[in-house]
Amino acid sequence: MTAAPDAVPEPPWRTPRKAVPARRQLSREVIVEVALQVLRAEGIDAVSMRRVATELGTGAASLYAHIANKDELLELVFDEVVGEVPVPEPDPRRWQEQVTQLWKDSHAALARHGDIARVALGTVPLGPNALRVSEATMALLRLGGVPDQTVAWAVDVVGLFVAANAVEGAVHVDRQRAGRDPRAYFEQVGRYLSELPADRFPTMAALAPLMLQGSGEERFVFGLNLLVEGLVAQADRARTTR
Amino acid sequence: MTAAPDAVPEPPWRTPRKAVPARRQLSREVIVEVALQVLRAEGIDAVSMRRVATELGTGAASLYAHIANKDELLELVFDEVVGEVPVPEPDPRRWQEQVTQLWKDSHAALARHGDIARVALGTVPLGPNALRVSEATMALLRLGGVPDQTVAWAVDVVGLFVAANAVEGAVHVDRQRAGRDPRAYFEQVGRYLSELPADRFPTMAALAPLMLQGSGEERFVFGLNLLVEGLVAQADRARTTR
DNA sequence: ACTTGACACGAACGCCGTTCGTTACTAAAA
DNA sequence: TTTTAGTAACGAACGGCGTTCGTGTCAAGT
Repeated sequence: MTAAPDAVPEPPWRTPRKAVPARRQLSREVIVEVALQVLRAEGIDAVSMRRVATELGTGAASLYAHIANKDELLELVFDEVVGEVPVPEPDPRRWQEQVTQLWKDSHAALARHGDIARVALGTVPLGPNALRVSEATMALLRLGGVPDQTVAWAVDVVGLFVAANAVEGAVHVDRQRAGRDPRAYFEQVGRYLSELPADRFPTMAALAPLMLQGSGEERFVFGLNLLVEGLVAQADRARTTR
Repeated sequence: MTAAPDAVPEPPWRTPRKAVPARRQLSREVIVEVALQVLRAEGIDAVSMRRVATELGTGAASLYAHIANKDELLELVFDEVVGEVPVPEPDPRRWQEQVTQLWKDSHAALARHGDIARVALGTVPLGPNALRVSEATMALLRLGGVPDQTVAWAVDVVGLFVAANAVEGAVHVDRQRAGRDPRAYFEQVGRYLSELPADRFPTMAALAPLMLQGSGEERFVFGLNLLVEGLVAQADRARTTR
């Protein structure tokens, strides 16, 4: 507030210097956390860079000092979600039950977070939590005598199945979120299937009610059980030929 | 070109009436066909309303007279792709081989068209071609003695698996298209996995080379065989208890 | 000729991911 | 203490998206 000895008044045609608010500090953790909150509340379509930045009281460009791009953000969020998956203490007598439960828990964690599982389609999930879950999965399969090559592929393939089912379920949640009744959609589909010309689509017309039966979760468990049954058969065969 | 009797000259400050080119005629079929071409050449990200319209020599808004929205366009394109799937003449002695081949052919058709399979995640594919393939699938499963409820769910669940694998494969094609070498990506992943701390990730570190083994197609067939094995087991059990 | 409904289409809306250039801040070096 | 260098913060803008609105054109029916 001390005037310089040789200070001259500012010319009146100059724009006064804009008051700049204190810069807030960001971090990757904070960004991921807020993105996760938006995801939980409104689904993945709401997770834009601008939206996350707005929730943080800043601009989208500020996020780029901490994350490379949106893909990276989604990967980080995905791994955070996988962090909710509990991992069991391996028990050789219950490996089958345990690995099935681990896959169910993975599905449940993903299903709770809209279609974040889309992130897992096409990339190898390599975050710390994804690695933790994969390691536990593989250890259980190996414990059960599943051959190594089968273990290595099963983690990939069943993981893909888990993710696909989570995405599938999420689409219906999003539909509800958008004010559209999923039940109405399924009723519509059922009606359509039932009314298909029986001469061209006899099986579909006949089985239409069964196709509408059961929740997405039940279908997931059904498919998972098929996969596990196949894995068990491979383990048994490996023991027989050994 | 006949001047009106009381015609007065046009004031010179008026903009001359713009020459309007002949209106081109559009149709849903043409729009879908062009979208499919763009998809094949450049992947699904290139399929925007503007892009399709540009290829047709018009504006994006013109497409909305024939299709409700982009989702509908993609569904129509999806069904066109499924139209490439050949359907076998059912043979009771070879139902297992035939239904497996039908799923493989479905995967192949989708895999040839980038990640159009994303469309099948979350909606029930109900276009004429999808119905055709579903009917054939269900008829084969039923032929093999698979219980009806299992048939009804298997079409859904295995179809989802087929689509997920097609999406997964497509992501790597897109990566290549974007100038990034998928092989380099996998090498990087392999190196990372091999170098994981063996005390925390013993199984992953040990099996890393096996995880990189095999193509996406091989993994798909591996997983499909697990599913089919499970279905066969259910058919056998149904016969035993009948 | 006039009316009506459907199609064609430009302009614009609201949104997106990202880059570029500028400013602010802080730690290290001079 | 001042200067320098590097990094974080952030507004403006770029190029793009899906879609709607309003206007004009066209063809069929009255």
